[in-house]
Amino acid sequence: MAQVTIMSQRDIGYHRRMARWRPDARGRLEAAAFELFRERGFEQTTVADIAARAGLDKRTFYRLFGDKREALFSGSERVEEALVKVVAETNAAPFEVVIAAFRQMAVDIFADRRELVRMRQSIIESSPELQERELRKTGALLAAVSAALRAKGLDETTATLATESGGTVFRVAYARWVAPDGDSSLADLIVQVATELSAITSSSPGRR
Amino acid sequence: MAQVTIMSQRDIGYHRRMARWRPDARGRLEAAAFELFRERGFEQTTVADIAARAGLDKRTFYRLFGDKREALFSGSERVEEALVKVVAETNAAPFEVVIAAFRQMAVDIFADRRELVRMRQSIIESSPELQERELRKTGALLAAVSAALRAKGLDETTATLATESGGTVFRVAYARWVAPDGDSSLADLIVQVATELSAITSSSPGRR
DNA sequence: CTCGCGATGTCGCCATGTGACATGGCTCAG
DNA sequence: CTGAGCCATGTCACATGGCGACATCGCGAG
Repeated sequence: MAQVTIMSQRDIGYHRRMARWRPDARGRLEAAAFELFRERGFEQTTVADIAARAGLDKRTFYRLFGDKREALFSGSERVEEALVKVVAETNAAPFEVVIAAFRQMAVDIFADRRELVRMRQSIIESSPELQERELRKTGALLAAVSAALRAKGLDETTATLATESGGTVFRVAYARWVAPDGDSSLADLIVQVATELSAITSSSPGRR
Repeated sequence: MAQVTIMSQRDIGYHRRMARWRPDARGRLEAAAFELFRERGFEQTTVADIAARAGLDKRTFYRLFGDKREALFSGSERVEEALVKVVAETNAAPFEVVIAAFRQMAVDIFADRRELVRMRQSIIESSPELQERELRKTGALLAAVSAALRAKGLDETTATLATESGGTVFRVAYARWVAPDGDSSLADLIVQVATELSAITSSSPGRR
C-alpha cells in the first residue's frame, strides 16, 4: 500500500569502517532511479542510466532489485511489519483491527512525508507498468494482514473481507490525502472513510 | 475481474465472405497462446511460438495485442459492457446495484464456463506478470462501474466505496467458485458473501 | 487490367533481464 | 606479514520483448 522510503539508511556498512566500495549501493540506486524517473519519466529512463548515475553497473542494479520497477518500491517490508504488528496486538472486531493498523501506519510512516509521497505517486500514475506493480505490492501487503488476522483464529473469509474492506478504506483516504488540495491528516481521513463505508454496505444484498 | 473468453467469434470477417487471409487471426492467436501457456507455461512461451502456432508472424501478434499478456485478457470489453449496463438500469442503493451487476454477469458470462475459467486461472496464478495484469484489468473494470454509478448522480466517494466493496465480494465469491471443490453457483456465492461483508463492516471505526 | 488499400511479413534496433566468468580489495588464519 | 578466500562488483554475451520502417500480396473497384 503505497510504499514510501527512498533515502533509507540501511547498509551503513555491513561491517563498520569499510570504505571499499562506496556504501549504500542500494540506497544510491533508489535515489538515482527516483530522480531520473522524475526528470525523464519511467519509460525514458534506462536501467543503465540509473546505474550510471549511482556510479554502478547495470548488472549490479539487477542483483539488488528484481527489476526496474522495484527501485521505487522499497518501503513494503517496513510497512508490512508495522501493519502486522498492530494487527497482532490489537483486540477488537476484525474490521476495527484492520482500520487501527492502517491508522497507526498513517501516523508512523506517512504523516511526515506527504511531499515525498506525492512525488512518488505522480511517477506511478505516469506509467501503467508501475501501476501494476503498485497493485501487486498492495495486494501482498493485504495478504500479510489477512494472514495476521487468521493467526488470531479468524476464518479465512472473515479475515479476507475485513482486510479488503480496510484496504478499500485506506485507498480512498489515501487518494484524498495525496490530492493536491487535501489537508486533513491521513489518520483522520481513514476514520472518516471507514464510517462512510459502514453506512454503504449495511444494506442487505437485495434479490434483484 | 477475471476475463473469460478464448474462442471468441468476433472478426467473422470485417466484410463477410473474405477468405483472403485465414480468418480470425486474433482468435487463432488467443487460442494458440492459451494452449501454449498451458503446455509450457507463460514464461517458457515465446511470442514467436504463439504466432507460429497460429500461422502468423510475431509482428502481427503485436499489431493485434499490446503485449504478450494481453492474449489472455480479451473478455474485458464484453464484461465491462455487461456490468455497466446493469448498473445503469438498476435502481437501488449503490452497493446493491453493484452486487446486482456482478450477479448478472456471473449468470450471463461465467456460469457456463467453469472449467475454462479454472484453466485460465491456473495459468494466471503461475505467473506474477499475469497476476499484475489481472489486477490492472479488474481495476479498470471497477473504474468503469464506478463511473457508471457516478453517472447516476452519486458522489465520487460513495461510488468508489460501493464499487470496491462489490469488487471485494466478487473476488471472494469467485475464489470459492474456482476452488477445486466448490460447487455452489457463483451467483449464490456472491449473495452469500455480500451478506457476510455487511456484517463485518457494520461496526463503528473505534478510536484505538 | 490495373490501381489501391488493407492485412501481413521482413528487417533491424534498443532495452530488459540473466547466466557465466573475471577482478580486486578486505579479512582473517597462520 | 602474508596468502587464502570471500564478496561486491564489473564484463560479456545472449534470448526475448516490443516497435518503427519498409516490402509484399491478394482482393475488390474502376
